[in-house]
Amino acid sequence: MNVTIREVARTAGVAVSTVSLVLNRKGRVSRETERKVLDAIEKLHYHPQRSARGLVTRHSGNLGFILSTDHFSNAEPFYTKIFLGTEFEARSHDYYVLLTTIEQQFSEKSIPRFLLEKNVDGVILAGTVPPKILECIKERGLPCVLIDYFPPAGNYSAILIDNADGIRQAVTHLIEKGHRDLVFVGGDSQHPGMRERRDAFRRILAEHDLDADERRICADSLASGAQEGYEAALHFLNNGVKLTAFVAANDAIASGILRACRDRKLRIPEDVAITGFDDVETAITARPTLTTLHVPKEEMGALAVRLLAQLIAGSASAGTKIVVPVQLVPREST
Amino acid sequence: MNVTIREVARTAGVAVSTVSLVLNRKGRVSRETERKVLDAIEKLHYHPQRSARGLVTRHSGNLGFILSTDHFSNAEPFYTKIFLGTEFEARSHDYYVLLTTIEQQFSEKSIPRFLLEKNVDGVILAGTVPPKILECIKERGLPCVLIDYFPPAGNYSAILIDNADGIRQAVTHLIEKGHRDLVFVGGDSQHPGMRERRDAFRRILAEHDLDADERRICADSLASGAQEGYEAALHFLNNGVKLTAFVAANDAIASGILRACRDRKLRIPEDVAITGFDDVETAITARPTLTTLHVPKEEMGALAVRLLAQLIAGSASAGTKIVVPVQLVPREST
DNA sequence: GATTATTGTCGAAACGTTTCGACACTGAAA
DNA sequence: TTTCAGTGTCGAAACGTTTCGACAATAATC
Repeated sequence: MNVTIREVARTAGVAVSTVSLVLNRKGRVSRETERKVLDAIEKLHYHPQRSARGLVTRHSGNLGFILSTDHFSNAEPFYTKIFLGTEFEARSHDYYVLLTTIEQQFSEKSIPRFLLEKNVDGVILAGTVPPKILECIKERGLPCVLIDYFPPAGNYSAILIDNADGIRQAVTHLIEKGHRDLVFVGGDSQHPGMRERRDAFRRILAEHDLDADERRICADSLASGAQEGYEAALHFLNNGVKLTAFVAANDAIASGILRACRDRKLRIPEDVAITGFDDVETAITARPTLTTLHVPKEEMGALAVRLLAQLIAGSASAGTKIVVPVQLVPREST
Repeated sequence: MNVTIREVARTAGVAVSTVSLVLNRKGRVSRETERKVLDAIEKLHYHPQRSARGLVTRHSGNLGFILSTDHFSNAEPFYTKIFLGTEFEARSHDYYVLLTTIEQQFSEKSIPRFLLEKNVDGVILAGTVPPKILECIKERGLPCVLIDYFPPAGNYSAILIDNADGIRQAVTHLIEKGHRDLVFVGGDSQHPGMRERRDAFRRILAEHDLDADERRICADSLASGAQEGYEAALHFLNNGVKLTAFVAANDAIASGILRACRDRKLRIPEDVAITGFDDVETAITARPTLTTLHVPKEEMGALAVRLLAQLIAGSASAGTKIVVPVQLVPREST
């Protein structure tokens, strides 16, 4: 029923170990026996079995993908796009991707099963993840790549977004459109990426000699959703801050700002302009459509897989960071 | 370094096989030894290794997901949504999902690696797939579930869309809006689902004593994209077919029709109404937004996993079919 | 008290690979 | 001729589990 390496050996008239040698192109095998073995393999339709091979080589042929639960169940397909990017790329590296999610409050009890079962050769982590999981992975000696997150301490390989340049593009774009009074609405300041966006805003405004007062920056909310954007916008408008443009830290926030402006009967983009960040579905479905910064999500996933594969093979060194560029997409909101 | 079942046995002062028994809750183990074993496991942080277990049980703990290459690379995230649905559901069944794509012209050479390596316990196939791959799976004795496809012959388990009812909802909706002269634009008639939509259109119009002449149905294109919709719409308009509403077999076709109508300076929905099918991104991003039939894509993926898990466990019988309902979403195009 | 079931435990054999050291050749160097 | 390096092949051990039959020890039946 089940054709094994033993049968191949018997058919070819050689030892099991010899078959293994030609299978793995290791050691020296004569032209002639190689022929015999290959013929037997062909004839019997033999293919080595993953679990048997994995048992001895300690390689599973799988990569793990870890995402925090709220990122996965989040309606915005930001991280799922990244995940699909890894799936696509993994195929050309002969890996399969195992997806799991973890709670933000991570405990010993909830270690991803693929780690416990030693069922992955490396791990990709997307978005904010608890530091404990990183220790967990390090303990097991697995290489890993972070995406869109970099923890306060430690030397990790990561795929990062060029947040500063994105904000620069947005601000420059607004300045070109004649805006001088900008405000910034940020998100979860725990997230280093979000902080980068906020800091870049401050810095770039200063570079252009524009007012970058603290009161023009609202970035202390814990979440980064439409609701926070809505409230922050109202805060600015109610306090009479002089402004003609909002720079939002992401598209969800921007859509909240949009709603607030509509409630206040402000015309967009005539009265106020708004820019988002990420270029997710929201940006296109919003009315008016959002000018935003396109982040190449699938590509980031693909890059992560490529880097991870190199780390596993030992052809890249841990700590490599790749920063992907973003691209301004002008739409109706500016 | 690597903690094995043997160490657990030693620490607990029992035989290896006994540890295995408590691990798998098989056979009878006394309360007392169970305690000892569990304590040892806890103390050593032991967890059985997947590949070792898989080698003997012949179970991998993985499900395969097969998609045709063009469906995956297709911009429309119809099938990727389904895939994400399987990922989500798989987690609660303790399975991981391995994704692969196959070419439509399938050969012996390109059998998915996870089949060759015996690395999956069951397979999900989404969309049109070559019949040969189905044989391939059957040969290996693996249970499988089809999604949104049913081959001409054979008795398969499948998750299907209630296409007839969807078209019924669309037509009824249009009739309520006062339309009497409807035409249908179909897609790839190789696909059974597409044929169902076309046949349903014909039948339901007849039920309402409306003109369901063959000349009101355009369904012989090979593809099912915007371009085909565009051309079909022009065909109807140029030939002076009397019509006030288009029923499209999917959203891509509908968006093509939309464009044709715009080119002809027809107002939507005043001059002509249009309905789509599937409710993918196109439907929301189109201008005007598309009235369409919402298909619960993630849910279909989840249902497939649930059914496949039951098939593997032997608690469902092969040949089970599940038809999921669709829901009309009225938007600007009608 | 002898027989038979039942219960709990165990040792050993499998599962299908890879890898390592041994070994017999061959031909070249001493 | 003896020694040595290199080549090709092999047998056996290992990888970490599960499972099966054997076997005491205990409990139930006659």
